[in-house]
Amino acid sequence: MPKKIKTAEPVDLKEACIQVARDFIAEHGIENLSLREVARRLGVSHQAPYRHYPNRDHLLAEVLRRCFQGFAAHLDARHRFDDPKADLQSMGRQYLSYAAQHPLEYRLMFNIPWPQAAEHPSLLEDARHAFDLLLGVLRRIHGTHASKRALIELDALYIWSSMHGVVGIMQCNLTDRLELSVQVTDQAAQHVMLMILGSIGEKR
Amino acid sequence: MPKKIKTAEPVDLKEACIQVARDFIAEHGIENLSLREVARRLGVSHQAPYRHYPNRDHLLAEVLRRCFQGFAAHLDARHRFDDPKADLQSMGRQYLSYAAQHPLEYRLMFNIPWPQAAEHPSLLEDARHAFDLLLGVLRRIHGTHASKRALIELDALYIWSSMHGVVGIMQCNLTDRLELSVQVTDQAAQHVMLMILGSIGEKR
DNA sequence: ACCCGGCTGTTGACAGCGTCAACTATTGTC
DNA sequence: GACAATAGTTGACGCTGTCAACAGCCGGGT
Repeated sequence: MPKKIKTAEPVDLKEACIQVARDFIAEHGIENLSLREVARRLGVSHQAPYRHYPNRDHLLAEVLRRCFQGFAAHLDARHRFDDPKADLQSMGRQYLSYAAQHPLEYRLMFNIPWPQAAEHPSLLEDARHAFDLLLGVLRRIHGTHASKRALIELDALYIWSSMHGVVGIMQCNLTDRLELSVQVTDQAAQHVMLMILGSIGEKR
Repeated sequence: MPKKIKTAEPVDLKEACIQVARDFIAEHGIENLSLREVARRLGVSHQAPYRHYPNRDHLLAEVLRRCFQGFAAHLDARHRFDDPKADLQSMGRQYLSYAAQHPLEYRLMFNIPWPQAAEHPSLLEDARHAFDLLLGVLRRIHGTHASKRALIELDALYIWSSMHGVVGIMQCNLTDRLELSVQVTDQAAQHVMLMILGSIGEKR
């Protein structure tokens, strides 16, 4: 057997694992991902990944981080508007388009029990950064006065909840399943965004 | 070995499997559930459940049905109010209390990819029944005229989305994780319900 | 020049899982 | 009493994550 050409993959195995895992998840979902499959795809022994990750969850946490970074970048790449409410709506659309384009990564981030979060502080940081984007827009709506802080956070949670909820409903084709008359896919999302915009920053 | 006392468990194994699985899930979550564990707890061979369920998913679907039935019953057991909006709020509180009391069953119903839904029509029926409870309250708000049907369904999806979202956020202790200033647990839920009530049935 | 310890990767094992196949025991029917 | 159906058992397979032991490489200290 010929000697392994070491420099063929300058990016080390650690990074390659993440990439392969991400690709696999994007294609087949996380439920079918196994470390052994990752190793197989890299043409490497089933234990090689364990040199870099103590266990499956640690690899998963790293993958999650990349997803959150990509997610935040996607939100950041929205069309900007001077009117903060228009900007919020734009961000909402971007949120939906991310979920539509990366359904399995979205599920990984928001629908799957995270690997012991306490053990992965950097994961939290990246998640927090995505959340901060939403907080930022709300600060433009409510103002940055300290007294508004709680309100801003509550609004953020509300918006996020609603958007997340509607994505979940869209992703599992509830229209068919629950025999609704409406065509959910766009209409429900639109409706939810309208409800949100109608109730944010009003007389309160 | 003494002969198995057959009549000790008049309820057959099929039903017993469901019960044991439910108990296990309520305690340890679905991720750790295995058919073999169910069999073990029933003091029966690892293949016995397969006499009654072609595979794991079919047992799961049956468990899921029971959860939805319990969930619908919980919503139904709310305090009733003549004012439909107050009734909606009461239902919202009941939704939250169910999620708080049965977090793992809640997760099973709403946060886990369902077993091939098309193959389990009766599961859909039970889920639909729970959803109907929400539609019922909204009909009292919007009226039953056919022209309101789409609006009612969209509102239902919106409400459900938001409530589901806030539960998800509460369940993963995001307050700590995202270092928010607000104490989410009650406040966020309250806030979301206020936002919902404020935007339902208004000038539209 | 030599050895040695630390990375990185390999091989082999183990237990647990879902599932298939073959077997056995029990039971109700002709 | 024979027989077929039904319920449950046993054993195997391939998959998984993980542990333990081993092999090659490479840099540093002597």
